[in-house]
Amino acid sequence: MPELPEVEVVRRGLQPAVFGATVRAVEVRDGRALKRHAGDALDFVDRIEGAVLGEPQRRGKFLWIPFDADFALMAHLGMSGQLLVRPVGSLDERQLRVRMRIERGGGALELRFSDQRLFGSLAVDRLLPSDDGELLPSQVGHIARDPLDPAFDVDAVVQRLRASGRNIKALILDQQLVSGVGNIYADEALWRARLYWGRPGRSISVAKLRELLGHVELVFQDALAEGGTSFDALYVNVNGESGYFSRSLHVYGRQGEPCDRCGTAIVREKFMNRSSYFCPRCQRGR
DNA sequence: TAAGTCTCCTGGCAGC
DNA sequence: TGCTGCCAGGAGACTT
Repeated sequence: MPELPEVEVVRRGLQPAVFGATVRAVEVRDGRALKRHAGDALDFVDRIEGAVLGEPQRRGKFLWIPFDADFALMAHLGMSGQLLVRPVGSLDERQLRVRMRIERGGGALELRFSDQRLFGSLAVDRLLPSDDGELLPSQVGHIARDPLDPAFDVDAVVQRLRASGRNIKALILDQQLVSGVGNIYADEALWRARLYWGRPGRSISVAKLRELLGHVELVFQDALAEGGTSFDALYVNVNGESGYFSRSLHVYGRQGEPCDRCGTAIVREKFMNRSSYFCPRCQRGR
């Protein structure tokens, strides 16, 4: 599932193909892939056709490509969304939702949005200045900076985590506190920090919270180096290739398997209608 | 206001 | 073989 490392892999893959390219034609095959777009499919096509694409940007799991001065093509991959760069005329993906023909320097390519579960979306969104003057799509304005952002303020985030009685996993999944973290990397960072997911934020020391955020950053960097996490065909890079970080996971999806640190069987618990994996010996506090 | 729950959606899979 | 129901989860809406 696309979390920050997977989205960053996609952003880097898009850069050489789309930067400076002109959108010549757009085909919306499924309007449900435009849930975040304020208008209908015709409006989307009207706004994006003829646009000259800028440099792909990212905050957390949101990705956007600015065009003109005030607008951007924004994408959120949800659980199964894929942004693919394909040669013109290549075989369609089974869940192809939107196709854009782009041209640059006399060459043509297709930028495709494919999404099996339709939790992802494309949109044309207006760019607005944030509090610190950065231009962000209007739908990204409330998203916090992520740990790979040079301006990420560890102390400010720790302060907010310490002020809450919510469990620490819910807190680091809250994109308004720290962005980019999803279920997989939350479990992995908590395992590395030896923290049980259910502990209230206010019960954890400042030093431990700083350590946890450090582990979030490290697990992101490690996953990025391996091209992200792919369990199946749900996440691939812009060329349709899988990442390899799933081989390096310590707890996520490993119920019943021995902990890599102490050998105790990994446990799975229900958490907010989803799963939380942890080592009951290394991560105490239930 | 904070915290928890529900909804959207599809394909894979287990159980019958 | 075919049907049913469960599971996965990001983000926003909704409820408590």
